Amino acid sequence: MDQTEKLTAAAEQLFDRHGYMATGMDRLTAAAGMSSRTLYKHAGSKAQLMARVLTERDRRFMTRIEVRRVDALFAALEDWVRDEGNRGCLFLRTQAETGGDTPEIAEAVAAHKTAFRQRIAQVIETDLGRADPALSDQILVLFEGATHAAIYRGAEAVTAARAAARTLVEGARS
Amino acid sequence: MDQTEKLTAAAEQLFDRHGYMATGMDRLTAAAGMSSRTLYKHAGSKAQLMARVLTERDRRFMTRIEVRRVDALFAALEDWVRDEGNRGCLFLRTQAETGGDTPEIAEAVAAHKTAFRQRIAQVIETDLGRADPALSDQILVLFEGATHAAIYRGAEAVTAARAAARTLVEGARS
DNA sequence: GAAAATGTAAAACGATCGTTTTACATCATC
DNA sequence: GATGATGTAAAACGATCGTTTTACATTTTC
Repeated sequence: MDQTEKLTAAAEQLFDRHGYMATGMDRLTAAAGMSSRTLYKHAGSKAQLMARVLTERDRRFMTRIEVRRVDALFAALEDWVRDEGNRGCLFLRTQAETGGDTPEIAEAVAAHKTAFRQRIAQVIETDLGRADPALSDQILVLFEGATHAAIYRGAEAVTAARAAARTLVEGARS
Repeated sequence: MDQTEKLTAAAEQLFDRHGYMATGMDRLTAAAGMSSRTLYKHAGSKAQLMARVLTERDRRFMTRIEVRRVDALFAALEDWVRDEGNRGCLFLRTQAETGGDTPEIAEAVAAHKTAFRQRIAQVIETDLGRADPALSDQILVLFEGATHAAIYRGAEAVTAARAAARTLVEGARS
């Protein structure tokens, strides 16, 4: 694991668990185990580091939802929440916390959400045998909802979303 | 409108639109049109102000969803998004940005989400004629999902959630 | 009409912010 | 064995952070 990876991983953890306001560069250098000089060589700036964290997280998340059935989408979310915990969608949190005013961050968020939406449409086409844009929107809402309701409702929120998705997909199948 | 209300309203706007990191006390005094001495007299501290903003927002939001049908719940969300814009659930954003480490904020968030969940269960009981905890969980997820998907999908997300809710409620009715 | 309350304007508090720099150590590579 | 590249440790940068204080004005209240 090279320095850039070490830094990005440490930054993702701190940003996600404690927020951006509470995560200063001193805490980042300590967590990444490097001097601030090295940190800035690899990160450029705090905003660039935030954007890089999102890009890396997108890569990991998109790999996790490489599935062929809608139900597996929610199973993957269950796994994600179990493995990494859940404090809401870091992409939306970052977008909100920067007011959409940081171009590199806005771009990383937009790219992720576009890819996420396309993946869902793709899974539905595979599962259903045909494209269904209306159902895709509904499944997207359920996934987003499960992610955020799980913050305070726990795994039950994902279970509920999964059950709702099953009902909606069955309805679309007939 | 007294000073405390003026301050709380200005703070809610700035926190919501620009995030907590970017909203310093100087911007707050300017927006609220008062000296920092007066601000601190009414706010106590930034954390207390954040908590007060949430309590006030909960009051306004809960009034908006005083409805008797599930469909009206989503109609109310459509209105809210149209009137106030939408950058995600400010309660969850605040909880995440503080890492859950600020007691007064964690309490305000927990109180809001408990009330929100109870309201949904209540609406479903009124609409359906009987309690349905499983359906309540699903509608909660849809509402939470519409709120967050609307950030990047706009009103279409709320429309999709509304349609999904109709399907699920109809399924539960028979 | 004194007194208490409530406000403003502005300076100052020490701490911390994100970032850069200085000085020095390792370490491959030609 | 000189030369870059890559690293550390630590001081310093000016700016800004959240917060308090000083000095003074206005309004409300008994």
